[in-house]
Amino acid sequence: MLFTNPDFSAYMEQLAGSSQGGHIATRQYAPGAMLLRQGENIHHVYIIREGITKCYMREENGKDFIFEFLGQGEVTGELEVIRKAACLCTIEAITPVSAWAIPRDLFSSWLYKDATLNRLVMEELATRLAQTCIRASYQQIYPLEYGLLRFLVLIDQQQLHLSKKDIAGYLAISVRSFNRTVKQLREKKVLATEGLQLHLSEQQLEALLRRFDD
Amino acid sequence: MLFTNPDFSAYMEQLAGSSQGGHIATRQYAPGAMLLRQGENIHHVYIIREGITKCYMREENGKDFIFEFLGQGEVTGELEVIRKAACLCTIEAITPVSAWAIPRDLFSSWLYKDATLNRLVMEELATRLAQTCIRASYQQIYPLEYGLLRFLVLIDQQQLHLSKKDIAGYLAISVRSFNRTVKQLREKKVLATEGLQLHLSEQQLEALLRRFDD
DNA sequence: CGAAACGTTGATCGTCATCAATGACGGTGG
DNA sequence: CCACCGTCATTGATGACGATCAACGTTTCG
Repeated sequence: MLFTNPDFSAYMEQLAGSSQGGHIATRQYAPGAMLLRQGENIHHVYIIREGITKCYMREENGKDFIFEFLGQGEVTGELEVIRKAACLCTIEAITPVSAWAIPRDLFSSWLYKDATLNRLVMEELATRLAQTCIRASYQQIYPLEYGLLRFLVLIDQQQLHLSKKDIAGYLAISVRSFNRTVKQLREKKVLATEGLQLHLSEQQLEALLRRFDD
Repeated sequence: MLFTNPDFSAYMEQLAGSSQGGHIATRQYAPGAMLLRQGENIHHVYIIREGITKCYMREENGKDFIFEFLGQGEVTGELEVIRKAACLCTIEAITPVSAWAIPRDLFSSWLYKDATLNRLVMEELATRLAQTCIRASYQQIYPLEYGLLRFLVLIDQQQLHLSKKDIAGYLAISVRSFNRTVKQLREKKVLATEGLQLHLSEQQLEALLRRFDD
């Protein structure tokens, strides 16, 4: 979902103000602008300073699958540097974004020299891998309605505003299908008739989710 | 799919023979035995020396989802040490397995002191994250038949023998559904009438996969 | 004792019904 | 023009039930 990493963010503030700061640029992106493009080689690693991006992969049939939304303190491009590979997904701003940019080779050398950076990246990778596994599992195993519900809970908690297109992309469905499923949830009185607010208490929600377990 | 990591394996051989070797035990597991159990706390990090394990998560409804098969040189339990969290998935031997065991705290301290180990783990996490993303995407977006085909190609290439139950678990379906889909592929002359061998040339296969792109 | 007969078990598949999810087309309303 | 939704048809995927068959061990009878 929306990942953030305050520790990483704080460390970058510190780095940018240090003697190394000269190597770190700050760049601005308008919504829709891309920080990285799937399949291309990267030149910089970016750490989000402000704003939200989406991280998605486009399949050969043109359908997009959004892995996560990245907010403050999230790093991107690190996978590619570590693996010395082309860009896995596209990173696109969905709000105005400002990001620190570290040249590829510099990041690569810091990564194994700067103990703090090393640990931050290691923990970040571990967290993402765990989250990705958890989601891949339940999205495979439970029906769409279940996945949508869980997602709406998160949106609610984080007070996040996302376009329908992006929500649909996260669930790997079309906007049409998304609308349909929302309507079904409204008919079941799970969602408010307007907007995407949940209409349930904590317990009701848990009971509802558990009902998918047969 | 079946991951292996020869570099990690080689490094473990070396470590086990060094002055640190005393801390590293070797354990044996029969097929069906578990190295780690989902939800439990871990006490050791394991590196597979020989044999194959499956790494899977069980959802509340009792269905299993297999993430990957781990072979020689693959590490497990590292995520939990890095994140200081309970076990994400169960790791179960599917052939006789022998594994190096490193006590949790020891691994934890080596991880940020031993540069080689650090790099091996970092690269391993990066690779797994990338692979997991790639798979999550296409398994979400394409129909079952597509996923099965891609999986059979890999089995073929790696000369791997897996039980039907495990193949089904990887695809997140029941054995019944697996059998059904196999039958459909046989009727389309894509698979041999016996076994799971592909019956196509490289080009035919590519053409077939591309046909899913509309 | 040994061979035929029997019963149990698990794997597979035909069939049917059902649910989940999508695609297409057209209408409505801002 | 675009976002949204009603409707209908269709595809994708599953679950339930029952028949079949092979494997295996045990019993029974000559």
